[in-house]
Amino acid sequence: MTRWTGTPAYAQIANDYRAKILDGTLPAGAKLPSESELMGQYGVSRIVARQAVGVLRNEGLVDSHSGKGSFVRPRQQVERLARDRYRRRKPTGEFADDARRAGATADIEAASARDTASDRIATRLKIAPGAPVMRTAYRFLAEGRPVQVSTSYEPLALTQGTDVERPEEGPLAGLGVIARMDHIGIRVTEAVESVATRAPLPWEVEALDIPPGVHVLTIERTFLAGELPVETCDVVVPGDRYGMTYRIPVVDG
Amino acid sequence: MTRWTGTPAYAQIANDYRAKILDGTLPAGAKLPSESELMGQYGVSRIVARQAVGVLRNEGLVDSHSGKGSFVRPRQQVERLARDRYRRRKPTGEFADDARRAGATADIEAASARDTASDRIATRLKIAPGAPVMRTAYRFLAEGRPVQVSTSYEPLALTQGTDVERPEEGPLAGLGVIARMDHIGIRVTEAVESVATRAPLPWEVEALDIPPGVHVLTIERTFLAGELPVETCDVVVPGDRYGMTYRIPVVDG
DNA sequence: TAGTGGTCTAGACCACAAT
DNA sequence: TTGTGGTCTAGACCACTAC
Repeated sequence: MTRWTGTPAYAQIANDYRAKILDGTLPAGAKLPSESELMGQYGVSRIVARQAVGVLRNEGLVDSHSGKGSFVRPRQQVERLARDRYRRRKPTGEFADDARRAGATADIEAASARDTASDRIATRLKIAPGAPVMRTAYRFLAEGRPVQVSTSYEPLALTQGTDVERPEEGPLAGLGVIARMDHIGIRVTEAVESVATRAPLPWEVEALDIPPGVHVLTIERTFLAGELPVETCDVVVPGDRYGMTYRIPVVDG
Repeated sequence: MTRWTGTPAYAQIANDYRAKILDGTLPAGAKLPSESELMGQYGVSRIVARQAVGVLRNEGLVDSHSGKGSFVRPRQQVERLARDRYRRRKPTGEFADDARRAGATADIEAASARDTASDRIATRLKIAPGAPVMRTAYRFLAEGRPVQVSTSYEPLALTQGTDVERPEEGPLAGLGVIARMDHIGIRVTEAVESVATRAPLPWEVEALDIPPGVHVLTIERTFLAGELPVETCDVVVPGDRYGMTYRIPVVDG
């Protein structure tokens, strides 16, 4: 191919098709040229053609299917999960609310086990490293598709021996931290959430059915009763499908 | 190499070294085997060895330097930008505060231009598509390194003819939306921020000096005076260096 | 000079999908 | 059967880095 700059051939091909995808010339679902066609059009070897498509796949712009071809991935608009307030009296958890709002069925898998606090969790819960905690792993499904995995940690110093010791069991199963803590006389007053992003781990790719090139949003959430942390949770959602929305007050001073 | 499952060779090599990186066997800065060494150890061709390292590079776990080798990328802990409240009286913008808190010098580049509202911006500002807006492009640098790019939009219906028409000019230059709006009698009461993630665009890679395999966090922020949007802004930060922290109240009912 | 990663060619076999 | 992408081999030249 004609090399009009120092840019590698695969990058130029990727640039060409990225531009076509982003400006709408190639709309969602459109088929990219096959690797053979790219080889002919640009006069490059198959490896270079593949490399070009690979760049776009790694950017999450393209899906490739063996035997069919590569296609522009539909940019499903990200659903923005509103987190402007948590309600004290509410019969269901946040996730079921999100799903219902989107008109979807919701399923939750949960499993609890006693554990000891890692340094990271201990810091977040303001307890001693190694102190006993109840760890609960969740997987959330909407319309049968996995959409969120999370792991929560509660200090057993607070809940041991009560009937909310295990989040997924007992009379308040599935009601959320606020209601469960209320039940044992702890009044949750606020949550702090930290949002970040990274590449998914292999087990997250598996558990969330994440396509190549898609990263995850991670949310570290800690519920507080005044200054006292009562639960902290690591939430992972696919970054191509979900975003988080927050409301921030403007204060005087 | 021995194939004990249907997993491709490059994926198995990537899995091996991903595990070593994540469990600390290969700490930050450690050198991966060279491609030649991987070829020998696993009995594969160079392309397969390269592909394996490429997987890790695309996940942001590894940096490769021509002539030197591939190294475990230091997982610089993400700096969590606190966004629990905006203050009405404050002599500097949020960014300068963030930088000062991190002990870094801060520089801001800004350029304004009149524009018309796209459908997307019009919806966010609750104005008619095509209505006049002031568009301002920002680039923020900490310690001389670019760390944030953003583009803000203000309805000219609010600011035209006032001395805060251009955010980067006039007596209140650099003071932030809240102070500037206050100056023309508009009382900003809250902000709404939506956080999401995606692959960086080529110009963002350039402007933010983003390494391969790193995605960006995008924040759509809209300042409101009651129900009235007075400014909306698209913020882009490198996902390996910054996260966002929010505080959410628990309300009765 | 020797070793590294970056780019590229010219082949090959396979599983899968469409026809 | 044909075409697709997925995987892989065996080479090659280059620019960069360290010695």
